[in-house]
Amino acid sequence: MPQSKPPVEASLPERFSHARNVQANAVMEDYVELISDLMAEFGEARIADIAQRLGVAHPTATKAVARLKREGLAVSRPYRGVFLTDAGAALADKVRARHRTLVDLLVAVGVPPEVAELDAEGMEHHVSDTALAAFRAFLEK
Amino acid sequence: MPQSKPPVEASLPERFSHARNVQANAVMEDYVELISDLMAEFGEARIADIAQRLGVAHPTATKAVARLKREGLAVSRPYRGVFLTDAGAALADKVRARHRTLVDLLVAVGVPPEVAELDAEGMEHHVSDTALAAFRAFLEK
DNA sequence: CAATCAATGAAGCCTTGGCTACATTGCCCT
DNA sequence: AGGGCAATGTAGCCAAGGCTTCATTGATTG
Ligand SMILES: [Mn+2]
Ligand SMILES: [Mn+2]
Ligand SMILES: [Mn+2]
Ligand SMILES: [Mn+2]
Repeated sequence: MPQSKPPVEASLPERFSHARNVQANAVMEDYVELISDLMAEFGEARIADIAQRLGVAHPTATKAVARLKREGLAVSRPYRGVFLTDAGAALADKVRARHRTLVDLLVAVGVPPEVAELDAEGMEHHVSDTALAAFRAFLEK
Repeated sequence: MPQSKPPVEASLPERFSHARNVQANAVMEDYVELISDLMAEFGEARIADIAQRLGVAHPTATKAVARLKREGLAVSRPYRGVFLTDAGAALADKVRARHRTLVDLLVAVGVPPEVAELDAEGMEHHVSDTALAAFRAFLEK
């Protein structure tokens, strides 16, 4: 007796809840990528530099770094710079690659580079691995 | 004397701050689109239906609707359904069209339709008018 | 070597958007 | 007409991510 096949597409509530879930990690992703950049440039990431590049006040950066530490993505000691853990560094690499591929795709599809960069900063966090693979395939074509 | 042309691309802090700004409207956009759908289906949008489709508890929907009203996008009276203002309806149309175009683009580029739908729910809010126009041009090609 | 000042930390405020628990209301049905 | 129940409202909690203000620390430099 054939089971009635459940719908492949996610229900509406599931789609919204998925988007909310992804969004909850977006800020952490940007911090991790930025810290990785600063570590590459200066060998460490200072709170002041993080805050400045993100365009937030320094206590905002401090709280975010506290959360990164709590989640095992970064380490730091008082009055010292911030450093990524292996997990943090791995996440940074992933986020950076995804950002670049998305920008490339947007440009390939006709979006002006400056606009692509602007839009990508928000869109990137919602690009799934599946979509990313599709983007790469499209770009190679 | 030639002015040194300021950089066309937004500075990093500006990019992040732009993304935060856009994000602040994302939830409202989804509510407005959903209310528009429910009005088309039932003639009104009930809090219970909004909450169910969004996958949130009903007080969450109530609070969001309060914000929509405060921002002039919706109207409602106690124990009655929610309705969009002209501004709200216009926003809903815009959001719906953008959502569709983005999904179409993702599919056109090789993303499986179910995945496109899932990813688009979060990405859509960051697609600028410029990018949208580029998407449409690409899709017509 | 010490003073100054920039960087960091700490405290506490706000809004948004989640939630649960409980109170109220209105609608349907007997 | 009235009771019961589903829908709505209300209160109050939490975490995240903004902010300002003030305290502390450490590094530069005179
Ligand atoms: Mn980003
Ligand atoms: Mn990025
Ligand atoms: Mn959405
Ligand atoms: Mn949508």
